[in-house]
Parts: sequence; structure tokens; C-alpha cells
Amino acid sequence: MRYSKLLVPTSKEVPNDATLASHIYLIRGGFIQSVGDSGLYNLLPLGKKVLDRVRAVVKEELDNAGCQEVALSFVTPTSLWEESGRAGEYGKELLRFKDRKENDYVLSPTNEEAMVNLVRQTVKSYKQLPLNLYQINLKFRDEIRPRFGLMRGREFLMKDGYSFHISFEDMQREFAQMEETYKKIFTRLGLDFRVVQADSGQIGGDGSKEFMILADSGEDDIVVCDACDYGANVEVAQETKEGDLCQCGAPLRLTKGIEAGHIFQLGTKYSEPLGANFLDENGKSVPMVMGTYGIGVSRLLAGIIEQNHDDKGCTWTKESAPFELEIIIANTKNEAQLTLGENLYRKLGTVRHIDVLLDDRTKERFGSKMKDFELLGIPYALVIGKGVDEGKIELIDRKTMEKKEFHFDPETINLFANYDALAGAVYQYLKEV
RNA sequence: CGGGGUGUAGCGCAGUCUGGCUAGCGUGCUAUCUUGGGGUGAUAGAGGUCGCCGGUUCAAGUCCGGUCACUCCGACCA
Repeated sequence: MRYSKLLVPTSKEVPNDATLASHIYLIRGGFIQSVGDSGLYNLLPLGKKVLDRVRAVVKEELDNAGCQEVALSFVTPTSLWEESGRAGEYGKELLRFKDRKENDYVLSPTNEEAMVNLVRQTVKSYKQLPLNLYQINLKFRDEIRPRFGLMRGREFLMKDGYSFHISFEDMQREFAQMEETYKKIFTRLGLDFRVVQADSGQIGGDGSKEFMILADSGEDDIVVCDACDYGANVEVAQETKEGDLCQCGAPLRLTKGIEAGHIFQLGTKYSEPLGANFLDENGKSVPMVMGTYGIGVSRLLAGIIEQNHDDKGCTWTKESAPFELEIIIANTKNEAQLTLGENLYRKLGTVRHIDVLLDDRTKERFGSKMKDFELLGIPYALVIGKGVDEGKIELIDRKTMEKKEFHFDPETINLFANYDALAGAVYQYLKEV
């Protein structure tokens, strides 16, 4: 991709209402755009790209764990919510409206009802179970007070999964597998997180665990043990204080987290009222036992930045970065720099399939190109600049800002094979770090 | 729901108290020149229903009444 063609409106100005690093840098880096300051956001090309990368990691790990992706309708008949009894208790957060025929609908804030509806029409026998279905699509919750950018918007991208089982034991087996799968996802995305005991809230059910991204800006108070992997939301560990002893004997610590995932052992809370029954081996009709599993995908973007930024901008992790490498041509009016930059762009991008952003802008100077690179947080920049005359280019590591030089012979670099050799050296280095 | 605040150019703001020429500033945007390794400098431009409705007045961004929206703190929720 060429920077000159990319719609990425970076800005020096901090948005009015932004206090969190993730909010500030997502706006300033041109990843997202606020829609009327009301908890709604447009994703610009770079934001969409990062979101798709995060989404791909989530999908890949779930598919590996045997889950199947579906897509439920975004608009759900209110009658389904009345069947489960949640139409009343969900309150104003549920956005309700009527169609032209005066039928009642809601915009889905979560989809237990809709998924149970799908399954009860198609699954009739114990032979079809267990089943784990998920979707990754928009949710709408009419929050009283949306804030913090993507952290708490009204419209957001969520992965919601639901599993169906013949017994409580089998559901618990799946629950444990989902916990492991979630750990893989969060680890791949480069997050520092804890799994904590949680309150099941409105969704209901018996046991639930939250996946907390550790960050001072988090809205949840949690208690964790640094010696073992015990952790709990203070909602369930109310009496616990800083320094109390864990079961393992080590002192507990109070900290803050961003709730990015939540898994529940649901039981039959929805299958019973909605009549999601199957015939067991004895021909007896019984309700399915369910689990439900959520990940706030758009919130993950915010969480990744909360943990990966500095005073200059974002420092995206490997599997979340919008590009693998940015090639910066310091001065496009310099023929030698332009030629080398274009050739390395072709060799690394087209030939070696690295996802490269080429900063080929003619009107911007070196300083602003560097500032934009730092703001966008692409892991590496290859700077093609003044050193070209002496046969020198440098690779900058965004996180450490350390530089590594690559050398070539300026007299013969324009030979086809020499471009390839230089690109190869950069490629090798990137693959090794 | 309680308490505060704000609506003026894409974004950030001044002007309103004390009514008065053609509504300004920064940034961004367009053009030309300049500069070219850390957000160059200059000149010339484009861009406005001063949130909306009504009132007072010779005259309203400014005063009065109403209304809508947004926002901050708290409560609520996850």
C-alpha cells in the first residue's frame, strides 16, 4: 500500500473528550472517526484493517477448537426476548423499534435467544450434540454513558459463542476448552491478561470467568495472586483486601483490568423457557445444557493500545499491526532514494509478500513522516534517506526506536540482483526477530 | 435520575458580561514559491443557517423565553 493513496487522517490535536491513550491514538492515528460524539464510531481503512487482523486471530483459534461460525440477523423480533423473559429485565439498554407493520424488534445486544432459536429448529437428537456455534458481528447496547472511544461504545464488534450439550459434565468440558482457547487468543495478540472469577450478571448461569487485560485505565477492580494464577473480580471477592492471603499462601494484590472476554456456564436458563429440547438415548425429551462465551473484539483494539503505546503513539503487537513494515522515502525528490525505495517496496511487498506501507508522499518532509510512523505504530520502518549515497539504509524498531543499518554498494545497487540481495537481507532480519 | 458545563469553519477555540461596520484566531485544506534527516517559511485562496424556535430592538453570535443536542462528576449497567 502507498501512503499517498491511503485515507489516514492523522492529527496532532488531542480530541476534546479523550482521556485514554487508546482513544487518543485511535483518533489521532486516523484509525477511527467519531460519529456525532455519541458512542458511535466509523472505522477508517487502517482501523478496519487492524480489526480484521484481530478478528482473524479470534476466528482461527475458535475454528481450531471445533467451533463453527454463523451469522445471526442483527435485528431480532422482540417476541424472542419475551419468551426468555429478558425483554423486561434488560431495560433501556435494549434498543427497541417497530417496523412498518408495527411489529416489535430489537437490535441485538447479545444473542442467547436468537442462537437458541436457531438450534431448537435444527437439533432434535443427542446424536447432533455437542455443538459450539459462534458469530463475530455488531452488537448494540444503548449505554447510559458511552465513553473512552472503542472501550465503551454503544455499537461494537463482539464475538459471541454458544455451546449445546447433553449433560452438565460435557458442558464443563467445553467450558474448560474455551478457557484454554481464549488464553491462546489473548496470548497471540500479545496481551498481558488474567483469568478471574466473575459475577454472571444479567446473562445468568452458575460459574463464569472473565478475561481481564491488565491496565490502570481499566474499569474493573480485580484481585490477583502473583504466585499462582488465582484471580477474581471484586464483585465476587468483596471482602478481599490488598495483602490478604491467597489459597496458595502468597499475598493478594488489587489491580484494575479491562474486561475483554467473559465465559459462562449457563445450564438450562435459556434452553428451558425457549424449549430447546432434544431426545436422549432413552427417547426422553430434555433441555440442552448450554455454555456461552464472549469476546469484545473492538474493545480488544483499545486494550491492545492501552498496553502497547508510548508518548509518541501506538506500538501494535505483531498480530495486530496494520502493516508489518513501513518503508519511508525521506525525500522523494532525490532520485536515488526514490528508486531504491520503490524497488525495495516491490521486492519486499510483491515478491516476498511482506505487508508493506510505502511512505511515498512528496509534500511531506522527513520529520512529519517519522511522526506519522511513530503515531501509527507499525512495528518497523525502513528509512531510505541521506545514507543512500554512502550505501546505507536503516531499519527502526518502533518499540525500542533502535536502529539497524543495512549496507550495499551504491555504484551497483541498481543491478536487478542487488536489489534482491538487499531486500533479502532485510527480509531475513525481520523473520528472525 | 441528581449536580455542573458546552453548542460559532473539517478539528480545537476566542468573541456573548457591556447589542453596532464585511464574525475572528490556531490547525487542517487548495495554489504558487521556498525548504528538504525530526511536524520548514512566505504569499494568495476556499470553507459559516453563530444548535433550533420565538420574542425585545433601528440593529441580536451577544439580551429575554422556550426547546434540542452533546459533555463532565455521581448513581445505574457490563
